[in-house]
Amino acid sequence: MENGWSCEQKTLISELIQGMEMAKQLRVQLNSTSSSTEIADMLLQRILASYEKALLILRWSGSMGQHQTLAGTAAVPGSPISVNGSHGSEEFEKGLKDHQDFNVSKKRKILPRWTDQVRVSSETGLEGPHDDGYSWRKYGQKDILGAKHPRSYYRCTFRMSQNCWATKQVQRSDEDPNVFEITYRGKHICSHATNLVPAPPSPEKQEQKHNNDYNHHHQQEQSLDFFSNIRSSMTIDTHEHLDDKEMTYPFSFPSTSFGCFKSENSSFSLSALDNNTLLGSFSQPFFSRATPESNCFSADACQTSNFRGFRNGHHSESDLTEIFSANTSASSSPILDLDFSLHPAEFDPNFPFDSPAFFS
DNA sequence: GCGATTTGACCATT
DNA sequence: AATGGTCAAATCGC
Repeated sequence: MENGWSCEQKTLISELIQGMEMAKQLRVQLNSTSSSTEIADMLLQRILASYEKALLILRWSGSMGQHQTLAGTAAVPGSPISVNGSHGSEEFEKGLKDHQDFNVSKKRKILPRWTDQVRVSSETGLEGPHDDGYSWRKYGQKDILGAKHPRSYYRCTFRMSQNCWATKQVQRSDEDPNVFEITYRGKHICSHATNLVPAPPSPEKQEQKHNNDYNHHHQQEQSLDFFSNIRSSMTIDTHEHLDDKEMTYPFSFPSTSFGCFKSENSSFSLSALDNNTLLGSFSQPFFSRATPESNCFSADACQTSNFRGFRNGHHSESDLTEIFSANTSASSSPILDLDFSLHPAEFDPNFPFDSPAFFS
């Protein structure tokens, strides 16, 4: 890597610049016609802002060298500052603090985490937990204190080739040996899911389970259902951050409608998040989840807010690199899987969300 | 030979 | 210091 840039990064930058230029041209076109609407204009502003920020992030990360760049260990796809929402602020502050000295842990990243319990019946002949559709590679096993059975550690086979940082832990239940408790961490960005069997249940799928609603054949439907269903009763296993609180956070959505998400195409419109008042009204846990499966939620506004709303002096270049690299690594996805939590304490109260400049 | 698994060691966290 | 999570060398299996 020369000057901290890989070939892929250069290409990515080139693509981003190209996209931004096209958006600018589109803006000129819109401005020259009477058909220009406020919404279109706003969307354009958002597109441009996204490009600019992506470029900024890239440049930042590139300048930090390999260990902090997109492909580095810090670049954990799907890694939120806190997906769990319980201690987003503390986690984030801590992360920032950690980065202020250079002896930063590269090992334990805060990843979205949820559990699934898989019952294995003798009739099925299955010896272990069912194949969840992804390709896993075992990398460790550990006896756990107080547990009768060892815990196995798996990571995505394509961690290296596709920078897919999903992992799972499998532990046989003490109470019922036929039950395997599988804890998934991180989200797959690899494209090797077999789809022969249901993919590992993300929290939203767990929700779907709760609703006995597995029959969504279209991704859009899933996406819509995600937002409509999730509001009701979803809880996410958040032990990582709940160990000290002993509680789970149900999703709670404001009544502000997810109708906004009924975009006309298959992907969700960012417009639902364009509304910064809406952003502000989301409860913290809402931002704690995003889903690669449904591709339905972009934390764009969240990202932007966090990016621009950092309090002065609390971030360093490496901080931002790590924060954003988590998602830029999955650049093919429309999702910025930056689902770290928003916490009121993280916002600069004076940050001009209402300002048009925010989106420019 | 290559990829997957095993397993002891190492490291971070608490 | 105890524990959990990950690494990496050794081993296994195809």
